[in-house]
Amino acid sequence: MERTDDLGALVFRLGRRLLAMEQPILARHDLSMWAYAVLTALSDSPMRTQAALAASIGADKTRLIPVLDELQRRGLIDREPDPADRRVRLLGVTAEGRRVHGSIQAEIRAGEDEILAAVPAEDREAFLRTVAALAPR
Amino acid sequence: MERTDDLGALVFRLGRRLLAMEQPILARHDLSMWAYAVLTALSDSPMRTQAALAASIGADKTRLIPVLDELQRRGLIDREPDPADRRVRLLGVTAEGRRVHGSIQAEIRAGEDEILAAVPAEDREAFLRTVAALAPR
DNA sequence: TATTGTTATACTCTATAACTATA
DNA sequence: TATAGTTATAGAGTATAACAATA
Repeated sequence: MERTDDLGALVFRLGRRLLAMEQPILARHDLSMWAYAVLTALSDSPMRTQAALAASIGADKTRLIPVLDELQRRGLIDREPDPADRRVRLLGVTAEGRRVHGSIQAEIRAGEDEILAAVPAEDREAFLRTVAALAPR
Repeated sequence: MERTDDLGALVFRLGRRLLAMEQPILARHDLSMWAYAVLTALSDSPMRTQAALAASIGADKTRLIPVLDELQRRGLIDREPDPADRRVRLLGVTAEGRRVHGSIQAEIRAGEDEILAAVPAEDREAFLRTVAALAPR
């Protein structure tokens, strides 16, 4: 298949399109993209350190701190010192956090489905399979 | 197909992976990603205004100026006032600019092929077709 | 008065390094 | 002395608004 545009440029533009779709949804729930990423990661499984969480979502540990402060303040995550080693913070999502995450994710999935509706079902399957295979982590 | 990760997150991560692959290539040629994007756009077709160029690559017109200054200084682009309307700058790529762009693009394509080699040929075709269809512009 | 390009400025995002508290 | 987390700071990237030149 002869390619006219670089794959990087295409992926970059698609990423921007998806972000533009997500932005109003996140804004409505008053959450940043990173806050949503944290909720996604912690909904998947709790973590024992902030550094591990940062690594798992590809963020710097220092720029996660205000995000965690805010999520904790709003009661969306649990964050408490490990009694066994009080340097580390045990992290998890609260029931309310899981609820908020679920409702945002449902809206985002609907937006994605709308975008994906433009391509034939077979291509869509192969596309999703391939993106998942090529994306790190 | 049930999706575990959000499509946005997958595309974001793949974009970062592609950028990481491209970065050393661009650095070797001492060009920024935006400079390369400008060369790509102008290689495709010359443009009559900087604003049109900025819009075509999804950049702000003000942040393109230092990029154009540098590309012009290095003789990779032509940039001259239109005699018919001296407010506008006619933009085009020079022979040297086309040569540089071609050699960078070849390296980037090779890197992309290496990444794409991990997926079966049928999926690859559908994937490329779909990314191109979903990416704006 | 409107438009193109430019400059100056401010703002956001991000990373680096220094600091604290625990071990 | 090493590690987890935090704070302070600086740097890059980006956008906003004011400005100059031309129409």
